[in-house]
Amino acid sequence: MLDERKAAILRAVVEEYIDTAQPVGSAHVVRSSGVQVSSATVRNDMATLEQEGYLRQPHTSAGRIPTEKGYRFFVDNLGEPATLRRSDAVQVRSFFEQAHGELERMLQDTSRLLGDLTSYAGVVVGPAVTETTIRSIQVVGLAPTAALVVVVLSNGTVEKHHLDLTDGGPALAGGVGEERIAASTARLAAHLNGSTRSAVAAVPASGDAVVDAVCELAVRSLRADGGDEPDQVFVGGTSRMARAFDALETVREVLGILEQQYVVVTLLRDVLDRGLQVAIGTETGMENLADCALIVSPYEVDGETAGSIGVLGPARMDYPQAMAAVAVVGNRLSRRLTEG
Amino acid sequence: MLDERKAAILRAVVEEYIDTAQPVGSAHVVRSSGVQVSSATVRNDMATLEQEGYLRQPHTSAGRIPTEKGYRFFVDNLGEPATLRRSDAVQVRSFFEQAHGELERMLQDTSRLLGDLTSYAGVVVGPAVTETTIRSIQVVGLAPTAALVVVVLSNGTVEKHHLDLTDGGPALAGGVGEERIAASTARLAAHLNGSTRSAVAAVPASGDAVVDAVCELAVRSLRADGGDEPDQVFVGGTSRMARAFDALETVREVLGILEQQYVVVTLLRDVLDRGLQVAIGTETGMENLADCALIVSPYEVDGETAGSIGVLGPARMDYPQAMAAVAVVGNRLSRRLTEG
DNA sequence: GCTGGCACTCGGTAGCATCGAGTGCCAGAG
DNA sequence: CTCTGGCACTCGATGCTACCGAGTGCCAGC
Repeated sequence: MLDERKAAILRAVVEEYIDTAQPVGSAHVVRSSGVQVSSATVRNDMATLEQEGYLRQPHTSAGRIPTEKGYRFFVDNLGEPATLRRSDAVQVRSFFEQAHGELERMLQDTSRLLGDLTSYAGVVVGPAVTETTIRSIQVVGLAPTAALVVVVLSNGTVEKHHLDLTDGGPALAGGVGEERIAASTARLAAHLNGSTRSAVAAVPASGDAVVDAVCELAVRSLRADGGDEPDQVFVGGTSRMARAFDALETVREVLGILEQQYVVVTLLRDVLDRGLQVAIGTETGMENLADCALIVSPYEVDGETAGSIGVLGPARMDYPQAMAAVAVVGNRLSRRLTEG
Repeated sequence: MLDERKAAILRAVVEEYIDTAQPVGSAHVVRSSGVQVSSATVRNDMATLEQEGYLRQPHTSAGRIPTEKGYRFFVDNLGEPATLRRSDAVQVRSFFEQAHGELERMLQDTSRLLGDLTSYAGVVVGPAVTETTIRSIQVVGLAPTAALVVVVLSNGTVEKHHLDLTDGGPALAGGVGEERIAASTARLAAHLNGSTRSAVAAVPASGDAVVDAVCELAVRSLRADGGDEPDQVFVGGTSRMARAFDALETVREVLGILEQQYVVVTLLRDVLDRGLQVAIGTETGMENLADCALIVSPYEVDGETAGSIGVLGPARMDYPQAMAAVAVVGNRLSRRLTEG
């Protein structure tokens, strides 16, 4: 463990480096940390901190920069939990008061909100589809040989699947009339309402071959399209994120990662699974994110964990600020989604 | 108009500059253009081309770079229409054969496809909502005081709107039962099916105060949320785009623009309205895109223009290649959406 | 254990010479 | 009139040197 002065020095280095992106020298620390010792003493302590892995020197005779371990210590022990700037708090509140429309759009906007608040990239992973239950299911005829299955899930999402009735075998060769569609809807609703989305059971035979064939198609489409459908990912604020890095190559890599929805979902899930709220550098588990840090938080609907939000920025990010933003937005989002 | 040799020289400069991003000198032109004259002659012609505004010199004693006018001439008169590389054609075909699932996901994937094909940013603007007609409308009860209106539109989109039944005045104070929901659905369907999305008329009174109140709420939500809802925008391939620029600042600006859905919609629409297929630099109408070029194409559903796709890249983009990609994807997408 | 002092390091900047890709122009040939 | 070879000139890029200064490590003394 670090003694008090070393901790104060480490904090000063981290805070100043976050602010300026320049290596921090002992004189700066003396000026900004409040410790009442000479720069020589600070130098000695900084050498120790370097040996112990909290700091490093880009080159001999330059100032010090925090290492991953240094940031970690800062986050765990030194960062005083910040509250949002007043103006940001207002922005968050009014955002969730005005939020309306479809879930997807709201989540997309939330990712942008996170980006705005933090100046990094905001990420929102949509409610996991596997845990939800079916609240309503309906078949809508579009044409004699085409229909749509519309499923309303307990998390408020609406899924739709196109059915090509010509795939339904001989029973459907002649097209399907209104009343058979209605009968199929009733049958599907009776058997599937309330069951979980991931475990859609087959609907038993009814005696009407046409209805059975439609139900069969519907169930099949739900299974094929739904079970393994990746969770939706929304990313906002990439241009602000680009402002936080000064190497074009890094920006490219981060953009590349944010484009791969599956990777993003896995990334957030992994970090949360390891019980982390903040993942710094290699803690993210991704090589390309060595210079980055990720702040994550789950959000809830009706008291159950539904999805996650996060912020991806440079390792030298303003942790207290960003953590506050993620926490507040997560809470507000949970509340908003729960009350409907 | 340019004589033949000057045109050949201009083409050589444009092609080489697109390839190398380096100013092109007269010697290079002689080597690559096929014109059988000395470099001195080429120099004279290049000086003329510069006076006429097709080329410019970054500094005295450097090679020449195409101007906006130069690119424009190249696109209009010199670029031989390319066909897709064989492997790309295969990729497009198999993409549209495998495309499935919801419209939104497909459009998102299409934007990514465009990005992959061209190495620039792919943009897809969803089918305009105002022109579509309502194919089916349904009210789904979620709770005694909450319901969902689900609307299926002729373009295959599904809209959903939350209704807070406590907003419905005294008639709904006691909650709404199953059968009243069903009656509302029937009433809405009878009056609204077939009408255009943008012109949703009020449903006349039925005598049942509860049903009328629900219908009223539903109609109101359709009007409020739908009429001015901006078209959806999908962007893919931003990381590849970042690779095409070498100035971090440019990347940031382009990212910033691509994040603003409304701006992107307007941008594509404006360019198409001016009858352009390619907008270079200031032709885009946006200052920040001075170093960029945009290729656009509308796509159709059932023979009617439904939305647009495009590619945004550097002004020194591979026009023939990118134009071919946009054209092919536009056609395929139209076909795919039309056949359903 | 802390401090002032001091020698040392090394990245960054400025100045300067050099190189070379490229230009403009001109006089002469076709 | 057009093209060409030749030539002087420009100017960014590259490399070298010198120097500055922020910063370090270490040591002797309080």
